[in-house]
Amino acid sequence: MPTEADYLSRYDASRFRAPLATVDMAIFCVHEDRLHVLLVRRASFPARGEWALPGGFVDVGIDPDIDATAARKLVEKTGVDSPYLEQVATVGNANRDPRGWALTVLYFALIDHAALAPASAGVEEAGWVPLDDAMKRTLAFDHHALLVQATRRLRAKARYSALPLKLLPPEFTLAELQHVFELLLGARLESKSFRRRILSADLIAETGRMQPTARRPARIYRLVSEIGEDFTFPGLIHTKPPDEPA
Amino acid sequence: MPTEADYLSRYDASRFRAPLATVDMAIFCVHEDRLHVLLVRRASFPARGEWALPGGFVDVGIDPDIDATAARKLVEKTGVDSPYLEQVATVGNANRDPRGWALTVLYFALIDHAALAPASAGVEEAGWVPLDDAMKRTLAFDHHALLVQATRRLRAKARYSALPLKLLPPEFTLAELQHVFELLLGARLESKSFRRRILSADLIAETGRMQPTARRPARIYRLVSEIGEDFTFPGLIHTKPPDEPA
DNA sequence: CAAATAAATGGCATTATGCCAATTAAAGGG
DNA sequence: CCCTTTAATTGGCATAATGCCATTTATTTG
Repeated sequence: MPTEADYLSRYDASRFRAPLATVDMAIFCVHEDRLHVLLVRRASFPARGEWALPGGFVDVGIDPDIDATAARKLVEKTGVDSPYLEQVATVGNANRDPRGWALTVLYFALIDHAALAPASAGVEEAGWVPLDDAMKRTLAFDHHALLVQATRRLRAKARYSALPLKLLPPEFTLAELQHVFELLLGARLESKSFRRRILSADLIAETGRMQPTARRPARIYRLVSEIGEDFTFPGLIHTKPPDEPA
Repeated sequence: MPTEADYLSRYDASRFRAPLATVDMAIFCVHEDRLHVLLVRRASFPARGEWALPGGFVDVGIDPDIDATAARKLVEKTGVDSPYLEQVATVGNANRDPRGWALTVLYFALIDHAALAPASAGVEEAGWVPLDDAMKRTLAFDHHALLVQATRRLRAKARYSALPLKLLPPEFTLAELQHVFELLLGARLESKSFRRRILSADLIAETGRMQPTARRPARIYRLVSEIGEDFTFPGLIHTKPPDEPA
């Protein structure tokens, strides 16, 4: 009777056709009052020359785990090493890649635009594209659908979590924070309610310093409690009708 | 200059070491006032003879996409063909499987125990195990961690979605529904509040019929609006301290 | 027919929220 | 230095939600 060791010594993984395994990521940041996503232009086949989400193959020789693959890609493209990184979903089917049955683990990352390395390293062309524009472009493979999925997740989380904090620098004012929420939710928020809720969540605290703005200076806050992947808090969804110009 | 067609005609996926790709699932049901999960005993190496979550390799020849792999496994094990099926996460690393770098897409499924096929088909030993017991058992690979993850997701969703409905038959009473929520949340709910909320969500409606119970008969409800994967509604998290015996 | 039990509802007191106006702190121009 | 403008921040309810608990209702059973 064979043992497990016997079995393993004879096991040859290459006998079975396994799907191609990749990671793709939607890396978001806020810049000039707009949500941007990082796109790269593919340097090689397939889909050479087309715009795509950054990503690549899982390297079983280098990556200890799948999050490491994602983190590796992220550093390669942005130079940011500790962003907010969250798995969105895994998509796999026979048609999405001409090379064969392909499985991709989709992530999204949130980074503070200010923390970006001076130039995105690498020889490929890469750039921050306003999300609206990115959605209109033709993207390689099924990356348009992936981007839609990642965006939907991000927006959904803005409704019940404090995730948007990760798009800001470590210190920020409440007005800035509210602004990011408004960008993501596509609606204006009532500032009294917004403040009440975000403060009562005990996630952020005053630094004691003020930010000299053009007008009355704003208090500077910082995150005091780490945001877990599934931290939630009651709705920030209460919106205010958009201001009509006078 | 080569074209994409040239490139693809020469492309040989087997030149690269790809991870093993599998699907694993935590299939839950409620039976006799307890949450159960389906476990199977592995018939072959590796981990032969150990209990595990049902699952298996993605078959690039058969499965059009990854959800199909999951659905296929589910039917094989339970005979239930249209349960609630949701992707939880993807776990991949070098150590979880002795055969090599392995990537698994974890799903959870919710089924109504009454809808089960008379006997779970297949030659393997399989059985419904109360979740508490399953958590204490030694499971193959990293299936314990996967089960924890799936359970956490299920419980979290019980706080802000109507998912637990999927553990009940198509028609049910509010008391039954409340009971399932209580099982998942591990707390007693205040019935007036529970009813108010679940009814105001317009998810369920009376059938008009009554269920003859041992006492006052209960109204029978049914689902009238499909539950999307990311449907949420305000908290059912308001709990009542457990009753102390008199 | 009364007792027991679980379903279902009534009725506030208490909290949360939405709304909007009032205050406050600078900057800039007379 | 005072007045105007603008944005940050706060005050103060009216209204809507929720938690709590007692009451009422429909059946079965002794």
